[in-house]
Amino acid sequence: MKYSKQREKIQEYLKSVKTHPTANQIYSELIKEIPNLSLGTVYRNLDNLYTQGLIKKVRTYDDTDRFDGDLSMHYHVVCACCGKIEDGFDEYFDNISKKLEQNLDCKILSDNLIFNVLCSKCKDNLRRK
Amino acid sequence: MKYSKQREKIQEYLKSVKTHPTANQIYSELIKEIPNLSLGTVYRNLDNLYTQGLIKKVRTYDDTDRFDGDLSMHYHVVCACCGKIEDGFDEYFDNISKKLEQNLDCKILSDNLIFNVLCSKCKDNLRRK
DNA sequence: TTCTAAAATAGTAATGATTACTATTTTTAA
DNA sequence: TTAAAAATAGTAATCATTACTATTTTAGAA
Repeated sequence: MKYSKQREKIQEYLKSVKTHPTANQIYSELIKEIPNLSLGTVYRNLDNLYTQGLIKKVRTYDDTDRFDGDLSMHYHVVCACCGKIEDGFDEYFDNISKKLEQNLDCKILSDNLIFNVLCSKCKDNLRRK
Repeated sequence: MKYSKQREKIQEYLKSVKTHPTANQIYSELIKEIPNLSLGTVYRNLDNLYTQGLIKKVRTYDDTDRFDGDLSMHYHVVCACCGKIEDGFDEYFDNISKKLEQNLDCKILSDNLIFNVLCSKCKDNLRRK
């Protein structure tokens, strides 16, 4: 794989934010620095980076993929009401994946754990209505 | 929500199979019984059933949603090479979700845990090449 | 440094899953 | 039996993502 400024900037950007942006959001941000950036280039490089294991793909319950530069073992909590996305860490999650690789004799390429929730705030708001 | 034969058949079908079919696959199967069934009706009812918590939505890494009539707490293992989907059960998974609801004081509406793997067979096949 | 083939890009067109729309049919409760 | 509410079939529209192509960039050899 040859070097490209576009790919470097995409990876850099994903490492710098905790917002789990979509391809479109990444494009909108980076076009400020790279004025002739193409959306297709963003998609292609996100796919390259994902395939290489250099970024994570987060599939929430909405119709758009999100991307994450944080490679540590973690899951995501998405509020179905306000849309907020939070990271979640739990040693049990590591345990599940380790057991799985042993029991099935398989190699995990990537994982995606999403909890679609009603967050504390939104739950309280509903109660007041 | 009023009764509809279409919705009943969709739910029935999902309870009877372990294949995690797509909307299109469900449509192709049920049109044998309901000759004028519409794909839009399948999508609408899948969404109804999912929102009511009567079926699960499985989001693998391909671009198509899959559906599951098995409501027990389980995850899915998808081989990136041969496409095989297997169910996985682990008490740790229950633990993660229980802890999450307590710690964040939130209500889990649905969950989706996918492991994208190279299964045992495909791993061996690669080795031989 | 110059040259060249391979790989990447920008810009645009195509794809395909899903959703929206509307006239018609079905359900359900009075 | 009837009428309003909800569901359906069939079709059109949407929109995230992928494919395509002419041009540009990269990287290694001369």
